Amino acid sequence: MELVQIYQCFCDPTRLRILHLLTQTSLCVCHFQEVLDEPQVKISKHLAYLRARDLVETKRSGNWIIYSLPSRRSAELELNLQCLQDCTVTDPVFRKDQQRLTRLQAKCCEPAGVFAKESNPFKIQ
Amino acid sequence: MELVQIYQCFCDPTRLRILHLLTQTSLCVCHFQEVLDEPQVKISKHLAYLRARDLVETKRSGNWIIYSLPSRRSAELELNLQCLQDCTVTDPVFRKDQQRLTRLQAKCCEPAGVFAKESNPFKIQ
DNA sequence: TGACTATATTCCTGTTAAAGTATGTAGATT
DNA sequence: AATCTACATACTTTAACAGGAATATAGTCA
Repeated sequence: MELVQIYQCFCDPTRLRILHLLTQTSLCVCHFQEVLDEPQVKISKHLAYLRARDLVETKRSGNWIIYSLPSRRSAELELNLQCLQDCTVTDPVFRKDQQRLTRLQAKCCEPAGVFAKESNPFKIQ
Repeated sequence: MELVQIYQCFCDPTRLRILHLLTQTSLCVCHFQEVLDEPQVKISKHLAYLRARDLVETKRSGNWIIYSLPSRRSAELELNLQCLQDCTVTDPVFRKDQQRLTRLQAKCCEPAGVFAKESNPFKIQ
């Protein structure tokens, strides 16, 4: 039952928040840190957990490791990600994360932004 | 995040099979035993786990304790139960459970069935 | 090469949980 | 009252996991 693995990944609040962000955009670890306001080791280990169970994929770009949802997803995963998105709409935690992500994207992509150059994770995808 | 509790309940195969059956009908512990072919203590403890997190409700009827999904469900739970049902359609384990449940219901409800009397859990609901 | 940045891994600790064995309990039956 | 049936709980063992602190590594830049 592949389903169980999906739910194991879903059953931690930090991982849920990570997955919620990934339904919006790919992200590198430091941006997860910033949006979720959690220590690097915590983020990194939850990402490793998700990666070991094929819920995320990685791509290196210079010093960054860009995390994204798998390009090819099983029907079960697709359904559950959609369901998760429906559930996050009303929850304050997810909404706040969403706002912080939007602000981070704006900051990084404005002309004088910290990551305004070619190395901007939001532009790599 | 109530969502996490839902996923914690969903992240064990036995509990998933229990919940899948409950989306079809209410059941007593001995019927879970029969359909899932698992020891009583295992079923009982997983039901206690679900009950402690408000994923199932109980009703006593003589010697039986009838388990069912909560009559009032949060939007999150409703969405995830629906998603679970969608995911179970293709999985062989759930399909087999479904068949065993159907056979059990038939056996219990035929005129000379073991539980053909007023005490039939399938008739209490 | 050496320093720096972003990220991963190892080690440790406490917590949760899964499964089995044995035992307890509430209600029904005799 | 004694027994039976259906179910629950306590206890034990083992494993998984979460979090923090410290350390390692891979790529970049001067």
